[in-house]
Amino acid sequence: MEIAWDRSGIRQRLNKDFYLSDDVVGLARELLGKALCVDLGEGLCAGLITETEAYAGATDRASHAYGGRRTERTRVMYSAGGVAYIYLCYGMHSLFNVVTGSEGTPHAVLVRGIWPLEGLGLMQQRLGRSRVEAAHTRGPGKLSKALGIHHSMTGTDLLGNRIWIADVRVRPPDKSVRVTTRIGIDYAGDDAGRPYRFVWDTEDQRSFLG
DNA sequence: CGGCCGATCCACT
DNA sequence: GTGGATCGGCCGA
Repeated sequence: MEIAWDRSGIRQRLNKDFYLSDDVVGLARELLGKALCVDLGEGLCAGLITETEAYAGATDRASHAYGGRRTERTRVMYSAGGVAYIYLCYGMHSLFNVVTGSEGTPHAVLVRGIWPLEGLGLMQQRLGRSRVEAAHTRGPGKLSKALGIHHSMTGTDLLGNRIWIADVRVRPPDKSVRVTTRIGIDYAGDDAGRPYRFVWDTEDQRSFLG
């Protein structure tokens, strides 16, 4: 089955204006189907974003910036939208977030899964597998490993030439998107119950993409 | 400076 | 479904 995505769009970065929206939950939804692209000099790797979570900055107890907290780690979250916030989780996983909103507003979207599109050979190599499938790039730690994203890259400009997000004319229909609570944030009190996670249904991905 | 623990993953049962 | 791996950020002393 032919994969229905527009390969010619892969170098066309999303505009700065896209990232500057203060509607971080809306952006988390809009990022589904966009292509997360990485080129570290070894070749282009890209995957369609299939799962996201919104972190609503200073008012969200699940956010690292809750209460307006500024530390060396969270400093980048206060940038104007369009840079990467990447941090180390559990001592071994680099988790990739898109900083969004206007400057001073520490909103971010965690990318939790991708559908592998480009650079499959490189992903295989990084993952130590003989072939790569969607299951191997679903999970925030796994997708970073596949794409070569490391927490030392936090602050990377998403309009630059190392990490960017492209519109490749894919948009999962609402009926294929499940909206749920976020994962692993039980400590966040009432905010743990907010519907801030967006998941492109796995079966629907298959029927849409092959 | 010490201790706790996390926006996870995998192997094993 | 449980536990171990593994380490930087954060907070309190």
